[in-house]
Amino acid sequence: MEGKSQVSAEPSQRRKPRSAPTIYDVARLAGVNPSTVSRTLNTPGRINPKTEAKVHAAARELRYRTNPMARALPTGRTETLGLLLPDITNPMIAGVVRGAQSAAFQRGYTLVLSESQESSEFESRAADGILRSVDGLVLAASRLDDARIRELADERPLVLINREVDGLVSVVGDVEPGIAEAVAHLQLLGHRRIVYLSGPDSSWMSRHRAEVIREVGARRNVEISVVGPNAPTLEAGAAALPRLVESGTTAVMAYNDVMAIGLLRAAKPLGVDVPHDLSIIGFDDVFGSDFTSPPLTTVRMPLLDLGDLAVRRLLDMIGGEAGGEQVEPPVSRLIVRGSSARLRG
Amino acid sequence: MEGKSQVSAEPSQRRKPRSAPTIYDVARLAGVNPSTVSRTLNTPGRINPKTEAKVHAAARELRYRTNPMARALPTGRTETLGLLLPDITNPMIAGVVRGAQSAAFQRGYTLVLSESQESSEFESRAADGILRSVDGLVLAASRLDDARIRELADERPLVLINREVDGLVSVVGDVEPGIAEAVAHLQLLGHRRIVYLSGPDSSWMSRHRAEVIREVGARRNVEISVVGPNAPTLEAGAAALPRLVESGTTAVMAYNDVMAIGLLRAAKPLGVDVPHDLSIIGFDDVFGSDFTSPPLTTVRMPLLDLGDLAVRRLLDMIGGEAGGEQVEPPVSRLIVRGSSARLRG
DNA sequence: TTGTAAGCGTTATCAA
DNA sequence: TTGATAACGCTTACAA
Repeated sequence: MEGKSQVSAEPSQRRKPRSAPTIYDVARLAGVNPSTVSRTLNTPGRINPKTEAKVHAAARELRYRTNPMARALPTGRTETLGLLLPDITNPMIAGVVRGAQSAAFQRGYTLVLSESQESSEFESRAADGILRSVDGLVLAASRLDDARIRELADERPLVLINREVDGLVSVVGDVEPGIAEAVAHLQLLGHRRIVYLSGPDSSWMSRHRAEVIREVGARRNVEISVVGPNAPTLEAGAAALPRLVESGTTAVMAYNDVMAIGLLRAAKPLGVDVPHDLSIIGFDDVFGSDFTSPPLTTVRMPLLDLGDLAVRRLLDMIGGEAGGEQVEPPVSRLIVRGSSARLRG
Repeated sequence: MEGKSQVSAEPSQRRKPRSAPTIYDVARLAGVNPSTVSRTLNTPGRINPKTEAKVHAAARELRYRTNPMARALPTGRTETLGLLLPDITNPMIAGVVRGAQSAAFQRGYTLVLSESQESSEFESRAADGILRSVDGLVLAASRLDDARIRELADERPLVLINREVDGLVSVVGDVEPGIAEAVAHLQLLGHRRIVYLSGPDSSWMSRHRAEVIREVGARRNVEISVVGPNAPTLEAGAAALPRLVESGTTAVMAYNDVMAIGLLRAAKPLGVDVPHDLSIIGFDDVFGSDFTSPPLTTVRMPLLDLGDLAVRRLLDMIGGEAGGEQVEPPVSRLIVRGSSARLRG
């Protein structure tokens, strides 16, 4: 265990040739029929306590573990759910995963994730890779097009998060309250025009936010303009600043916190004072959004609930549990921090 | 598509009763034997081009997709690799995932992830959940104890990342260079004593860093003391500050950036000037570590390479590819930013 | 080159 | 309550 570490291996390690024990092995040891072993393990109670004990003892001794693939063949069920993520580096995704994970675990399902580096091609391949091995699929902020999503939904129960496709089940946080608060907040601070710095065109959520911001703006008599599309990155956020400054913008809502932070950090070097020259509001309240100076004002969505809800809806569709308890969809709200203020002078 | 969104569903959506097409369906349509279909799909070339064409046509028409569970039964292989993560919110993990993902994809394997919320119990259950459905397992910064890890390694080929267990294969970035740079850096700035703010006891990596820091300190004649264990959180980092200040500490290396940031942000309210009263160095260079003021000095590890390397080692063990090209293990280095400096006065 | 048939480890249906 | 036995969808000798 030196400071000098490396790729280490005991060459001795090799797959043991003995393959895993089956119910046949257990049956032989317990002196019963294989089907009895299966029953014992799956229908506890309906078995003679004595045989039950024998079977369990034998199973323990052999360290028997049921082979999920073999089980899935006759039953068609894997007790596994898949969650597809476009981008694991996006801190907003963590809450969704956590929520989904615990909802699945609670009901005895295993959740497997797959991330696709923001690429719809990878996402498509990943979907193919796990589709047939799961009982259902959750697509979070999917980058796939509607047709492809329908194809997948045709093969397995499927729930969308933060995305809508006609005829499919989706769980979308209600962005309206947070956006309404944000627009009102900016208006109160004296801003007459708000720029929405949009994300990628492939992001349904970016388009959705644009629409809602427009609606709210119209309702409250605030002028809204959209600048974009942009990549959802620090760099793209930073790159947008000059254009905004030139056009005399005083208030920006960015598609997400990452872009907002990019914008914010580009400001000081260019002599733009945030928030006194320019107010900035993000979305998501990601990790790090309150580290900046000034800390970022942002619209937060309770992400845990989204993941949890999506999995519960999915399990309802699969038809396992009772389900159906209609739950309130998550609601966004504005977190006011330092990046929004009244204009100087 | 109103601003008001919600949990939406077309009640019409229900599992279609027709089950997926099998090779039997394809065979019937193509007018050949099922085994021919199997061969066509798996051993291209060794088949009469005409039948091959017929089979492909039939498969396409039926939208046939091979059932991975049924295939796994006779072959014992799933073409799937599992990656277990302790904590998806830890931004350092993203690089590992990306690296592992592309290494796996490149070789035709699907990578499935499972995260365990820093809980060894969840991690254990997750491992059980996917163990039998994957051809091999990568454990990143595992929280499991050695015995449990050995158990898993006994059932499937397994590679560890940032963790060592006797007799098992592991991929560990070389932390020594970065730590040596960090200690030298602090020494040059006039610090005579360095506190290592340790992470949880269950983290092998925290213990490993402590050891290497001690070694480097001894070598360079810098006094090292350890404060901890601590949870790897913002809160725990912040909570440690008073103790450090009381003991007259001038330089801290924290187990990770999250703790370091917690510490750093607690400083200003307590009237501690970072870096002039206290220098802080973190580990990992996570997203957001340069948003703080001052931005965090940190030891960075090339994480992409760790994931990539782990998967390649794993595939070697599985015996699929040629493999074996010995690769340099990733090496850490110091990123000097604003949170470290000479003492005031 | 293609067909036949056995087997992979379970569950499920029927009898006993 | 338990034992036989036929699926489940695929691969793979072995034959033809």
